Amino acid sequence: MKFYKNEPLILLAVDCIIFGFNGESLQILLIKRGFEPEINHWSLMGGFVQPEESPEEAATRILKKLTGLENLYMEQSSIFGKPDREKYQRVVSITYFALIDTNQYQHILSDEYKAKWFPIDNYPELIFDHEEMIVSAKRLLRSKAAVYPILFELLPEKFTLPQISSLYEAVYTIDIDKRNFNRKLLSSKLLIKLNEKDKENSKKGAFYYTLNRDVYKERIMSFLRYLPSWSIQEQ
Amino acid sequence: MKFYKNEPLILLAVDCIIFGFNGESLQILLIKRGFEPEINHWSLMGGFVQPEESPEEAATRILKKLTGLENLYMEQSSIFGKPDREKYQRVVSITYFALIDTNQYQHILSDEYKAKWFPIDNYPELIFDHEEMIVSAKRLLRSKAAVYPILFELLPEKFTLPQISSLYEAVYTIDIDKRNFNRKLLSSKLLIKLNEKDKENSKKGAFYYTLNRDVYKERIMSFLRYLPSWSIQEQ
DNA sequence: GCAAAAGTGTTAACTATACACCCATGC
DNA sequence: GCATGGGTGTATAGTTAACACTTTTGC
Repeated sequence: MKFYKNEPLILLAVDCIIFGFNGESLQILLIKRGFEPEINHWSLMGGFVQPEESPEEAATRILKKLTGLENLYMEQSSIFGKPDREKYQRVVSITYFALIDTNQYQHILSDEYKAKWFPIDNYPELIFDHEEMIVSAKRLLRSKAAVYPILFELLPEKFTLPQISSLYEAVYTIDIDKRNFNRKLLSSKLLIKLNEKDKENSKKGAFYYTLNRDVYKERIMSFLRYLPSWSIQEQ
Repeated sequence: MKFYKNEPLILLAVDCIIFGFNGESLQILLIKRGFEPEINHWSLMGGFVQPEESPEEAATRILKKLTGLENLYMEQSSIFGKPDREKYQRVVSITYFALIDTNQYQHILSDEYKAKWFPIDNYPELIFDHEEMIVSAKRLLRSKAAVYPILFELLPEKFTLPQISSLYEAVYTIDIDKRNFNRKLLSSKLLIKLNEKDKENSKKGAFYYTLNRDVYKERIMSFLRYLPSWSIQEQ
């Protein structure tokens, strides 16, 4: 039994913004689009929501198909639905953003997948409103990361304090006082110090740390602090 | 010229969660649904996105039609898109939340509109996943309001300090120390003191304030503070 | 032995919190 | 004149921010 007989049907798409960190700079994964229209132009990874799947499942499926990536930190970001956002046909798109450590996923740069990493502030022209999608996702990443420690998703299993600093510096394009920042990190109880040093980047070597997954999950799950902090002055 | 010929078409709906504040408690606006299926059951205000409008425009149109409300503070909240979320047919729904001062909009309770206010913690059973939508919107309201002063949308043009406190107490279900809270409010530069008192609620009377719209807009527009505050411990 | 990056220590300024009292008014 | 809610003041603890120096090691 069907109702809504006179209501319009719409094409519903998902597009994925995949942020990566290579130890130095924040990057974004793009592909050469494999279907018309705009075939062979750079774009976000996207596809259509199918009848038997939720939008979230569609995003997961598409990511897997186009990059082989699975089990990512992924989050719904925004909706893009102006009637004329794609030139040819009306498509409403839901965007998702995902976070990965680029070094762990070199295989997505293989011939099988036509994906390529670009610096977040220097990527080719994209189809439709995909640039706007990136800008919006980046803003969300920043505000989420200011409250939840999600940026750890961008780091390898073992990481050093200097790596975390440069990650935050890359995401917010700021200079961080490492002395204060390290102290903050250590007092967060999120890190477990390992008895091992990364000697690649300095002579002295920096100790490796790993995430305390229990504390991490708690923090990610816990809601925002509920007391208003909006009275804080902007400088 | 059309592409995507083999892609599935989907019904795309919007549902609106309207929060109101009457000076005492946080409320939510529901209607008796006017169309099948589930006609005459309590539900959020909803409808379908039409070919020539964006989802946001659809939400605006539907709100106007069902309640007469216009020019509200409104924000995209989430997506509900499980294949079986409506029993009869596949519908993906985008939720929006809106904030209003209930006293200013008594007319929506007229016979013309079948809308009714309910306390946020005590409303009738709703169709489909609408309760989940409310829970999710309430969470978003709380987290947004912890960073941006959006709750002022729930207050009348002129309001008193005690009114703001009780609004925050209602939204977060906490007790607030009025002495500290007032100081925080006043130092925020968001308020302009008027030479007029509300004598309805006390003998002494409480001074009216009004929003400094310039400062308010700046705050609403400004992004989150960019430095990570996630190292803050939960108690 | 020196350059280069890692990491620790100290202080001052600011914010948040806890708590107690006076004020204005209607009855 | 007293009960009621409105509003101000202060002291303390905790957090952030600014700044300088020591450590380790490869060459």
